[in-house]
Amino acid sequence: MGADAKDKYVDAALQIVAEMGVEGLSLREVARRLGVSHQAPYRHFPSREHIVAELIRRSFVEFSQCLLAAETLDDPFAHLRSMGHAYLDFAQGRPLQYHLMFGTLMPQSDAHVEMRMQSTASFDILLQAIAAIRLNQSESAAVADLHQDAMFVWSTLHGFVELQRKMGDRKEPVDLSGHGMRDALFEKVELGLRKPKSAS
Amino acid sequence: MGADAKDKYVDAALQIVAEMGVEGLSLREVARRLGVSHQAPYRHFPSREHIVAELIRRSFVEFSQCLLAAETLDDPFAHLRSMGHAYLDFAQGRPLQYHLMFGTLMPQSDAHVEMRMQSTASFDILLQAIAAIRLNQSESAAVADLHQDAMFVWSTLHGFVELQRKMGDRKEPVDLSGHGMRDALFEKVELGLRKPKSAS
DNA sequence: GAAAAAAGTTGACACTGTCAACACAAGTTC
DNA sequence: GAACTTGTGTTGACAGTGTCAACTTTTTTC
Repeated sequence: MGADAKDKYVDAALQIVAEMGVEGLSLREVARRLGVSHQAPYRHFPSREHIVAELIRRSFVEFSQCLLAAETLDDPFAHLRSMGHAYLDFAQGRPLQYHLMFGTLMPQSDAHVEMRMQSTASFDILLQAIAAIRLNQSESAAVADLHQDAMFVWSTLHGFVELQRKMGDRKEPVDLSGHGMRDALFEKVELGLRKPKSAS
Repeated sequence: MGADAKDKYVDAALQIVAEMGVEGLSLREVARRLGVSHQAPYRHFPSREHIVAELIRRSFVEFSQCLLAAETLDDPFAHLRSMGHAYLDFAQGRPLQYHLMFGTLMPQSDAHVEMRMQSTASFDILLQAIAAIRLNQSESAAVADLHQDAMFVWSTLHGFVELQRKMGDRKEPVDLSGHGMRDALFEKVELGLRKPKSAS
């Protein structure tokens, strides 16, 4: 099977991204590192975008695994919190992959179906955890509400990570990485989930 | 003054970004459109990164103005909500600028001080709105708490926008742009802000 | 008007993605 | 066994890019 051959290129590509960022990735450099000609990578990826899409896809696979590995506790809130930690741990521990998934201009996702499938799969994991909360509250929730909640949770986590990165070099050292910050975040998120219908 | 000369290039650059995305921006294309030689832009910007940084800086200026233009109401919560709408309106109405600010790999911000200053200024506007809430609750809040809250709010908004863009092309059409979604989001955010210390 | 500064020009270099055509191994089919 | 397909790699080219260097023109300033 050709999968092994592909791996060689993906590994080299990831290495380059680690060293020089996504922008710095070039198929020619990949070829150079593997000691092959500059056209060899094109036998496995139709274009530069396709190898980036493959990197993103694999990142989503890893990401899904991390989310699924979160402790499955009885209390669905505790489970969601555990998943939240997994999310933030992943973002912190594998910044390369995280940035590939969420910080990169998505290549036209129509042209990269498998990448988008993995992306959707990851989202569904979160969706399911939220659904568990709703079921536990014995509220029959519409699908739209579920998406709404999931979006809220993911928004908060994703935005937190992004801004943590973005604001990393401000004057006053704002400690964002501490777990106190996480707990505060989770607390607020749970408040938002516990009381879904009320206002205005 | 040289500002006007610079403007010419910035405008052309923005036009190109609008048509072909940030990736598609090249100084040579800028020059071409202005009918000047390929080196002319280098008289105004030391490198391609510098013109991108300038685009980002100007976006932050606009962004700050939009945030400041939000209705200043008596109720600080209402004010924050108004600012939230301004935020989302900006993200929706000027996606180019928004993406430049938050969706682009920040160039080494040490090398682009003015860009970072504008970025900080925008964040401070939000910070002040949050501070008003705390003061209204007559809770003397530590600076760290303020940052924590501001991060939470911004996280939610930013993450919401990002995922709205990212998930735009899923199978089931999830209506994220509706104002019902916004209200639900704001409601949750306010819940998180009203009850700051309790858990665990 | 001369000096100085700002702005623009031409020419090169190394690098990139990608197209086209060719080379060569392994395996399959007749 | 011969012909053929398939997977992989190669060489060579082309246009496009950022950027350095040196030169020229325009504009501003005194």
